[in-house]
Amino acid sequence: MADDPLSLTFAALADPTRREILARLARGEATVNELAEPFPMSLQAISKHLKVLERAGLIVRGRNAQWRPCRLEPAPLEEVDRWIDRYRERWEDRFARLDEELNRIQSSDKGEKSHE
Amino acid sequence: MADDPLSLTFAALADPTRREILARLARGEATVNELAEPFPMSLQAISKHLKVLERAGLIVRGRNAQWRPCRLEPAPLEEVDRWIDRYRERWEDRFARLDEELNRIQSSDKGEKSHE
DNA sequence: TGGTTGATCAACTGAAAGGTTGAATAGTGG
DNA sequence: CCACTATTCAACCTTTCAGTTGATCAACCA
Repeated sequence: MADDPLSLTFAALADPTRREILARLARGEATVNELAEPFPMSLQAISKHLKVLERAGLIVRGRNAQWRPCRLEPAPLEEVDRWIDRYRERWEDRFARLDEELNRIQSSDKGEKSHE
Repeated sequence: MADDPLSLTFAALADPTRREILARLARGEATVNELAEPFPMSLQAISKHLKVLERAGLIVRGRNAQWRPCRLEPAPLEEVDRWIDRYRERWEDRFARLDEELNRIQSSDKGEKSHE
């Protein structure tokens, strides 16, 4: 897997368990045990998931006695948002374009193949 | 890898080659050969990348003679945008807090080192 | 001190990703 | 029909992922 920030972030988000962990952390800090509790897998597996999230910068981990509380770090999500921004007009325009296309097909005689 | 739509989309986006392909397609339809041209890898590898993008619903492929033109399909990106939306206030809050902090530092003017 | 709790490290496994090369398919045009 | 072009399929390889179990580390408490 590529190790540029955006790739790390997308890869980290490509797992439902990790997204659930983030959703949990959106409601506040939590320890590894607390995060692991809802999942039918070992603590070590969750620990690995947290490592992936940490490498992507999506969480930061503190140290409070023997607990390692996790906190959500939204900065990489902002990067994703910025990346996706260039495509936003595509879906916002989609209805407009569809209308346009429809009009063109209707007004011209035949449905020729579109060439840009 | 999980096969729910969001996981498929994030996984597809977690590769720079595939993101470049999407960027290319944002400028208009293209054939496999055209898409493969900038990359230092085989046509077959690109074909596999396209299959991943197609499975995620990020592209659709037509059939024009022996060419299979690819077109960008922004719908899954909109889903990502909606998913990320619940976290948007987190980073917007962060800037607000940062501003607040900055104001406090400026107004108090003690020359203390900032502690977060 | 020793025992318990919280979390990570290490080694292993099976499955999937991402690339390769070579063969096959499908459509075009002479 | 034949040759050529565009693309995919198939088999293989290497690396990474996501999980396991067992051992280890670190901090608290009795």
